[in-house]
Amino acid sequence: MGEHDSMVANTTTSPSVSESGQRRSIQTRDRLIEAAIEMFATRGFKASTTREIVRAAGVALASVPYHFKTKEQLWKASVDRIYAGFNERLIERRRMSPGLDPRSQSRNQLREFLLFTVERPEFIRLLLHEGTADTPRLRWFVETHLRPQFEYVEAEIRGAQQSGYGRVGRPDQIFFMIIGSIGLLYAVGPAFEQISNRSATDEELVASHIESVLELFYPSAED
Amino acid sequence: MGEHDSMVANTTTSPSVSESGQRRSIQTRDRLIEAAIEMFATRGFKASTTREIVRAAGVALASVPYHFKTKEQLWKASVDRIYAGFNERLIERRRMSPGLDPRSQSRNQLREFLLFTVERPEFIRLLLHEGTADTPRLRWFVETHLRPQFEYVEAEIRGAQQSGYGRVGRPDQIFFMIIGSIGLLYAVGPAFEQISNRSATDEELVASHIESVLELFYPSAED
DNA sequence: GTCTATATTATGATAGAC
DNA sequence: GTCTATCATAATATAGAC
Repeated sequence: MGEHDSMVANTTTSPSVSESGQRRSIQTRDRLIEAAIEMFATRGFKASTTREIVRAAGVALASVPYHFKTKEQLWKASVDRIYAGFNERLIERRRMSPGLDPRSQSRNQLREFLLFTVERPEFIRLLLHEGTADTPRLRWFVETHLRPQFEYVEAEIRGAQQSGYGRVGRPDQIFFMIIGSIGLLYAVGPAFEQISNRSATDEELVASHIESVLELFYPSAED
Repeated sequence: MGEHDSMVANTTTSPSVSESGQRRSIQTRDRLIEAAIEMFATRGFKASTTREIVRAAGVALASVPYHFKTKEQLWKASVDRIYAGFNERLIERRRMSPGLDPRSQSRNQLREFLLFTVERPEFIRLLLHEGTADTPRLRWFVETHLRPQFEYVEAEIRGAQQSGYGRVGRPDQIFFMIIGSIGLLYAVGPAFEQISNRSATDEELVASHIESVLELFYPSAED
């Protein structure tokens, strides 16, 4: 994880800190991360201001440098948080249906990815805002989160292709095609909603989207 | 078009302006727009600074408020410029092959959209950066450019569905799925390149991407 | 039409009281 | 650990010379 974790470890081992003080500290940290995710995802790193983040979190301005040292470390903690949530979700999903055949597993994971994106569009938005320029932040993002995710999906894609039920094509391209065809709609949800005059998270629409996506990437199958 | 055009009309009719002065003025405006497209597309509106734009354009800071009144008007002019280029390209393409059957037309347009995005990823990037929040800028973007584009594509999708060669599903969802599966890869090109270790504009990769996309949206056909 | 210089506002990070 | 107050810098937009 990020460099900020060392600070927390430090605080926890400090003998002068009371139990309730610890809880308050963790709560402040938590609120900052949640507010930061929302802000960074909707506006991008530079356009987000620490002032607005602390206002949304209900804490003081100086709590950002205290808990995270810099705005950039807060951003990293935010990305870590979102990806942790997604990975937990995937693991949980796999645990719930252990004996499933690979094809149904793959379909389930696509569905889970879509549903997670509906709940937390920030997941994709963070990538969109950072991915347009080759910055140190993007390099960290890719090496820490996107590449591991890709390597996992790549194995699935190759397996599906070898078994004959997956789309042909380069795994790296398919990876981005999947993210794009699933995630863009929710990432630019405000644009979609203005076009379609309906909420992007409308259950009926989401169900229809799942159907389309599965038909696209795992065609000719009865669900 | 934007409000800025009235200023140009004003300048052009002014009798005190010399021919070469006019040319210089247009050139300054042009350079500003081109530099602005690049900057706004890679960083988003707020994170882009007029200082960096004028530096890239090689003109003075005050030429922005002079030619466009505000940074926001410069942004609108930039979006107008990109979409004008894309629409010209589509019209040109259609003119080059007038007697084609609807299915081949649709395939050609998908291909053209992809190729334009390869050349000008700013096209998609501008949408990504603006689409994550419901702002006055997004409303202008959707009503001025995205909705007309959608209505055109929607008609194509419905036609294809009725003729039996198009994917089933809601046109609004398919619209965003097409943009996502084609455009994301190039919009976040720096991320793709770090993952795949190859240039996103590599001809072989682009050809492979076109094949995958056509197979995805107009399946089971020999090109 | 274009430039330099500047007014005004905002930002990230820090200092120091409690 | 958290707060208020502040520093130093950078931003957009304007003024006025040429």
